[in-house]
Amino acid sequence: MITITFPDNSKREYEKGVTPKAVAKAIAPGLAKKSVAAKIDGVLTELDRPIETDASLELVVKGTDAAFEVLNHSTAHLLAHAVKRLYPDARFGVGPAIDEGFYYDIKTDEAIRDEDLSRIEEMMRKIAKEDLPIKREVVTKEEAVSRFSADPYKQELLQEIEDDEITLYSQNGFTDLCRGGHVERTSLIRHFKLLSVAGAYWRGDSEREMLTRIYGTSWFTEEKLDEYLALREERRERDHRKLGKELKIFLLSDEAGQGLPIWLPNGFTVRRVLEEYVQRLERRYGYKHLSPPILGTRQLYETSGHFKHYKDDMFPLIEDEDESYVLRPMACPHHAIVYKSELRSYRDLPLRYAEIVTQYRYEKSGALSGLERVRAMTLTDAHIFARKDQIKHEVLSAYGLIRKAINDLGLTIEYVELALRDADKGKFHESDELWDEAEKVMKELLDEERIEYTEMKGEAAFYGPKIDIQVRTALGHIITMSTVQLDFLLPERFDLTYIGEDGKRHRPVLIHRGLISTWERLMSILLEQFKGAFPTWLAPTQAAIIPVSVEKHLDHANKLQGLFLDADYRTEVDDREEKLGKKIRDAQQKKIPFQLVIGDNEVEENTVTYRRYGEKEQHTVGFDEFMELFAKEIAQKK
RNA sequence: GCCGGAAUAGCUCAGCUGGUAGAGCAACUGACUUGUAAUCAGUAGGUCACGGGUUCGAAUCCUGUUUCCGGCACCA
Repeated sequence: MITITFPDNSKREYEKGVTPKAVAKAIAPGLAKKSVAAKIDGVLTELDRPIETDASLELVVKGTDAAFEVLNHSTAHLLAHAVKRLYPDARFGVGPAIDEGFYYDIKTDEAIRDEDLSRIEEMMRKIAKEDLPIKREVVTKEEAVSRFSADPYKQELLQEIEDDEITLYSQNGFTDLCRGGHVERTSLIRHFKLLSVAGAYWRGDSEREMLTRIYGTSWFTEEKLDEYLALREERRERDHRKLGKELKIFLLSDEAGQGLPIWLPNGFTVRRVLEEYVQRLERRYGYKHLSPPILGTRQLYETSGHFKHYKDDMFPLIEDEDESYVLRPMACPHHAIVYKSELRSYRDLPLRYAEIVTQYRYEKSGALSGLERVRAMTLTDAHIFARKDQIKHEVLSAYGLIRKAINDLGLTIEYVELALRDADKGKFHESDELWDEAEKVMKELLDEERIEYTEMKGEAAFYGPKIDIQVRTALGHIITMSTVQLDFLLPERFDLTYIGEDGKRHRPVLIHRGLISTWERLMSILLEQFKGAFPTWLAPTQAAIIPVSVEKHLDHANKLQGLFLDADYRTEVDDREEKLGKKIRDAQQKKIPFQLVIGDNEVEENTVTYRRYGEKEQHTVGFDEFMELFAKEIAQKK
């Protein structure tokens, strides 16, 4: 007999060699039905794997992430099996389960294209119907090498496995090198869909060959699959490129240049509102704004070290007779120059310089994507020059500003990363003592403020540790929205100093503070977040004023617009000779937060009848009352 | 940059296996004078991304280039 321990710590005795499936059945038939795999001593495996010794057992049941992973992993094998039948020459790379499904990397002589997916999917369904058992076996490394002699990628993977025991999974005619666990039979794979083909470098290395990656997704029920496909559709609807075009937020034109977006009036209005908001916030936090030009000498970037390290990511030099110029890829060198332009005393610090700057980076063509990745990016960048004893206060203050801005934008901090250096100190700028001290201070302040963070060992910039603030977008992507980075190197390169209390020269620390990623990327995130329906404080047009009859009510509508203008609100009068229904519809499609209808009643009684975006109800209120409501709504940034 | 796909009117898209381009919306003109998600009629609009080729004939087939899309790599 052996003793099996369950997740709730209860123990039971079973015959030696009992399978998880049998255990599940013994507990409840329903449980067996729901189980797709098992974790024995924490290791994922199959339901029919005999348990030979005392062990802990957790049944992996449908509805859990682990079950989804098992199913998708098995579906990846099914995909590979189908491809092998259709393309006998296929060689296989890796085929894991991922967050929303699975993929398999495959090399075939004949290219696999989108239109081949349906045929591959059909073959998968056929194999699934054949109801093949999925069998685990353990072989020696030697045996495995000979079994996969035709598969160079598997060979390479095998070479790297230290263990001499290799597990293989087979389903009549197809065997894969795999750790497992899997579902019991191919017929349990039912509700799946192949989604796309893409290229992917073998082992993620751009120096190596490119395989064809097929993406797919697999679910336990047809409803779940449909739900997931609907979610993908919904994401397409939220795509900032689509919304940005519809709402005339920005323009990307190959005539104007690849990756060089033009902010259209609607988008620029939103951006200006945000810029003014951010600058006011920065002023409150003690920042001074400045504005250098977009060109700087090559020498400036030689001094900063950017030229040497990032030349390939910069636009080509602009050559003059005696000097070459760099299209500004970074803000910090200019800020260092400003720091150096005066003699600084310890009393002057911290000095906080901020600017709204358009930076130019020569991003690889394949990396460009809508507003998410561009070659001309505008950001609100700041650099704080501080004494070492001020690091804690300044990092905390920067974090406070970031938190406030992210909240006001209607976004949420998903998590915070603290990037530290690791044992491999060689790749980091030296000066151990300062590093250790800085890392300690950053940990302390995060702990004191009860800010949860994950330590990322070895992820620090070579010039100092940093805090990255991660935000989850409406489409589920995690992006680094803000960052606070300590820099011990740049002050040295520019030989920045201040006169201390002791009358001697000291080295300040530079803190880089990024706030909103870039305005371009932020716009893409906000478009997706709000699905194009900006809250009133941001909306390009905050209210559409719609006269019932152009002839009779236009004058009054124009008068109201004048009053809104005086109060600094953004409205537009729809003076087209169109039916009221049409004008309402158009205003709704433009996602304008308020529609104000002006007819005989409104003119006579100085009222407005308003309707909100996305709602059907209408409310008639006095004009002054509406102005109050409007002002309140804008102040609340809802 | 790499792999695969796509590019047709201002926008969204039709156009089968080669026979010389079409719809809806938008625009313009006119009529209607409007009370909460599309009033009606008419007009105009295209070197079918760009260059080369095959063919009696190319939006359609081949080829090069550009841009975009799905990914990979990259992202100070």
